[in-house]
Amino acid sequence: MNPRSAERPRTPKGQGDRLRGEILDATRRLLLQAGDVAEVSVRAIAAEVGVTAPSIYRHFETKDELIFAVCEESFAELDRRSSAAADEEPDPLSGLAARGRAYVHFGLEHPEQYRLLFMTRAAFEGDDASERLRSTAAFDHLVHAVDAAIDAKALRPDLDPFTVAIGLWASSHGLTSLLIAKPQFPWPPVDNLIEHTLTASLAGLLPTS
Amino acid sequence: MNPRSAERPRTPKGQGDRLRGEILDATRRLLLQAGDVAEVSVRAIAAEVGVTAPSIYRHFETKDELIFAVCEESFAELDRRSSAAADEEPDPLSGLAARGRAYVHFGLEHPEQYRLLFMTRAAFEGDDASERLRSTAAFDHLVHAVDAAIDAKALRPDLDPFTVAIGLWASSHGLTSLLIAKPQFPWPPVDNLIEHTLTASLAGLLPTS
DNA sequence: ACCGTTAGGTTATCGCTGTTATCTCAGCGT
DNA sequence: ACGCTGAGATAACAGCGATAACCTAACGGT
Repeated sequence: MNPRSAERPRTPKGQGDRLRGEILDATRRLLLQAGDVAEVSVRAIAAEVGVTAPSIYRHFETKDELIFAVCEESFAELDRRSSAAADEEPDPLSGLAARGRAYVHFGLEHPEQYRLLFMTRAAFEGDDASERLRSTAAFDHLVHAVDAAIDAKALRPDLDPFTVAIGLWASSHGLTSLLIAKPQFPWPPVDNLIEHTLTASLAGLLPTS
Repeated sequence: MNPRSAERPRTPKGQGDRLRGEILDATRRLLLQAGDVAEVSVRAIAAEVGVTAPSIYRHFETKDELIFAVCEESFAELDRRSSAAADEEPDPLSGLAARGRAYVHFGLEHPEQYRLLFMTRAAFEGDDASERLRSTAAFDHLVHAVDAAIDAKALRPDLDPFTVAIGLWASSHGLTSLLIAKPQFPWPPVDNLIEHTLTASLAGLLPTS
């Protein structure tokens, strides 16, 4: 009956990071539910965790950093899943296609995180160089995969891997971001779209057939 | 000496729309300058015009509608410029390329409008069907151009114009939005990028060569 | 077994945002 | 001359991100 007993038990000293984890979980949940970072307030996150708003700031300097932390998790998984999908393919060319397929699917599964990472201007990467590094890690893997495909003569040898990688990125990202930004558009079945886009963006790069 | 004389002269009755135009101009200016709609407050717009914030609401129901009105202008010009660029080309294929070129250039010239129109979720088009119609007008022109190219045997005859148009849109939009969202990325010269992307996305669609 | 330190929370408050309700007052039609 | 109307101003609201000041329970050293 003591109201104290109903309250959140004070976390033991060493485990101060427990709340941090709960905040991240709650934020991820609310972000997916609301679908818009502007509608997820610090107060709402705090309430979801069962804590007052200023407590958030013990664990994250600003709201942006909290949101960024959530997106960063997603980004690491995006890289991991793209590479994993490519590794399961027998040849470099289908590996590139599998990479694109995984990329689009991942974006559609985490739309708000994808939007914040790839569809907003700079928000995060103002000065933090390490973020930019991590952010380009997945891209570097793509460049490497393109390079390998050229070496294996699966793509035309006169191509510049860096430029080609950007082109492939633009295709997959373009499709992903349009699907996210324009959900009301009369899209044909998504899987058909993905296959056409990937096929078309790779077809122009094949050795003279 | 009367402070009244220093104030904005009260607009004559009939010309209530004059302020509306000034508000749109000021908003467009601040949007381009700040580069982020979140940093352009209604109060700032009002101050730029020389008026108090609530007066804005005589002419626009909400801030979103004001922003949308600005973006809508841009969108009409995007459609117009794409079609104009295509009309200057001799054949359907280079017409499609010109269309893409104009599209990317336009996005880079109006980055925040482009971002709001194509890189944010739904914000505007919740219920307004007329907006969606106008928004897809440019896309319909693209579908028609693809159709014409297929008829002229400039593209493979087995292709579905609608799907192809989406693929081309995804490429151009993907490049545009990445350039806008990631200005710090070590991009190669933009014109090279555009040409490569357009060439690559069209090359896979040509008749069996 | 005590006690100062400190981690991990609280309450109160700030300045800013978009927005609304209310008031003022110039100019037109009668 | 008078009142209606429309275009602006003033005042105020709730909610936002963020900060300052404070409280208190748990731990470590003696």
